[in-house]
Amino acid sequence: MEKKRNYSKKREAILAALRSTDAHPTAEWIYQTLKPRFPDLSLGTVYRNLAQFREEKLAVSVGVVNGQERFDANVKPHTHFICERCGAVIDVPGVFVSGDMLTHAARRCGLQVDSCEIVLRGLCPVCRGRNQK
Amino acid sequence: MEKKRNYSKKREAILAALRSTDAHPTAEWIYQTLKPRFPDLSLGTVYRNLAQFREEKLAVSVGVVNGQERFDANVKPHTHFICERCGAVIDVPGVFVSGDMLTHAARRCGLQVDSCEIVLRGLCPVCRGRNQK
DNA sequence: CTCCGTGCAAATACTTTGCAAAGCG
DNA sequence: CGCTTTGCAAAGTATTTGCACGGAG
Repeated sequence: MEKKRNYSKKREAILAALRSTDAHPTAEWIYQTLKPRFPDLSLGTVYRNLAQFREEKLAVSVGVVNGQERFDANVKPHTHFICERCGAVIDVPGVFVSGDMLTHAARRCGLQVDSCEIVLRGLCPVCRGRNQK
Repeated sequence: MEKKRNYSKKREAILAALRSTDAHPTAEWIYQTLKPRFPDLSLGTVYRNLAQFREEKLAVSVGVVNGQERFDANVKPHTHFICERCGAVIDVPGVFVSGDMLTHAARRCGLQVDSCEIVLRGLCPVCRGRNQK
């Protein structure tokens, strides 16, 4: 279980880019963002590193929104809001499921629950305004 | 708001197939299931009808699991458990988010919340057993 | 006859992968 | 130098779409 020698400048930059935003970006976004600084960066590398981050639990997937996977460097469980109009993914503090309920439900169904995620859907502030026109 | 003339035997069969199971099937599963009875059914038709069901709110998407979208004819909001090993999607009764919390969080963030979904992840009973070997 | 729904196949969109070359220690 | 990471392009998978045909009213 010793640590692997997994380091590279690009890997670091990809993780930094992911951590630099709370927009829960796509692989493509990270690629475009880093491209100016690393002109020879390739999309495959972004995907490979994201997959690795996920294994190492340095990042998680928020799910697929409009056909593209969204990533999050915030590994602590928290609630997300997804705008059904523009696809924005926004962190929502203060919405929880009681641990008791989880434990209870798990027991009842024989499930081993490792994580719990809440997703709200609706209109984000921007789209809300735009819709009223 | 008058009803469209959207009827066909296949359309009905697709909806029935979706309603006949609680396994939250993929488009492919529905296709394979119906193929014996409708030898000339095409996958495109399944996709088209599923998309239409979603618009008409006869079905919802549970999300993408292992690259495939999972559908559910149970439109009422309820909690899902996703097995991280085999990808099974299972209904879980009795886990809720308090409506107060939702309203509160929505106000605070200026969000218009239309729906709320809880997803648990872990190992299903089958995979749990298989893992202990 | 006029539409709507469909089969079929081609097109899309996103992600993964094989392989040779470059990079790190 | 040995092993890891990457670029590139090809492959893979899931889903969508264009078009002409077939069935219902």
